[in-house]
Amino acid sequence: MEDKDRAASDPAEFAGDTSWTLATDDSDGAYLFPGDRERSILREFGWNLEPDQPNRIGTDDGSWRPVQSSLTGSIEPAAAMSSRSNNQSVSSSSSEDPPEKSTVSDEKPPEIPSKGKKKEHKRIRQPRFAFMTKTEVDHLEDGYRWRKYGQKAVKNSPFPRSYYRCTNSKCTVKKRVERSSEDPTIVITTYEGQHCHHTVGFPRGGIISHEAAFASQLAPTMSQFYYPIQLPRDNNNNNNSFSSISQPCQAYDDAEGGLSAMMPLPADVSSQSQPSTDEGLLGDIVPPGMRIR
DNA sequence: CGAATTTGACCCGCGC
DNA sequence: GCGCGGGTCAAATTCG
Repeated sequence: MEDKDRAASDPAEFAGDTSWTLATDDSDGAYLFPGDRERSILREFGWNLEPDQPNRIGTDDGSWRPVQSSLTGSIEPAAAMSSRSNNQSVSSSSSEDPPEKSTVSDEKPPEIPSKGKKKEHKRIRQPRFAFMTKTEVDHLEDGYRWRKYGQKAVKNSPFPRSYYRCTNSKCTVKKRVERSSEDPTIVITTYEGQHCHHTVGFPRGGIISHEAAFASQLAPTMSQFYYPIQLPRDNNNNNNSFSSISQPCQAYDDAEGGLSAMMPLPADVSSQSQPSTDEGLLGDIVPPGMRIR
């Protein structure tokens, strides 16, 4: 069902104190986090939001308002993906090296998986969050290299969903990209996990720090428009928030720069109805509740 | 020739 | 228990 669309039709509610539901799919139960919750969530991803900054997306009148960036760009080591649960298909050809340290709970030796066997335990989802962008291109450049490992048709949507995995051998970050069935110009990108390495640089603009890159794609979204969608809530956790997040590999070592290198975004939400001129890079961030055309 | 993508099959969780 | 749908695997194919 079109939860996402449904949810996307009421920005006012989002501005309020209620949790903003914007499920990308039935099981995700994705929702936006307009209140304090978002900070903690974002923090899980390494984005620090100063508590007293006026970075609220909603205004009193319920209208959308760009949020001043208050992200610090520092990545807290805490964040990270939960233990790759036992087996969430890690192996595979790709690349994943065992995290140097499995903090937290289990460190399951991902032993071999061959497709057919394994997966003895339930897979634990890593913290995720999604955001929508209005762009012509499906796959936005974010400074990281991704390898597509799957594509699936999505129910109730004419557009397929693509699955990407970070090509870095030590990085377990994944991302899912799909187009809104209601507005094909909107791309919904869902990230899962946190990068543990530097970016390879933007195609235009040279090398930049991993955070800068990531920030370019994510921070602007959150810091200025705040349209991230929190997805998680894994079944094994009663917490209605993220579960314990452990660090998969090395924690980030440089903490600044991220923001300074952030790409400028249109200050006015209304501008989002205009076609992105920078396709290939970040598209225009679209507030879930916004009706584009 | 190695890397990346495509794509059908398989696995798993969830709702009924 | 069964079927559905999302997510992943991995062989085949395509690309650089």
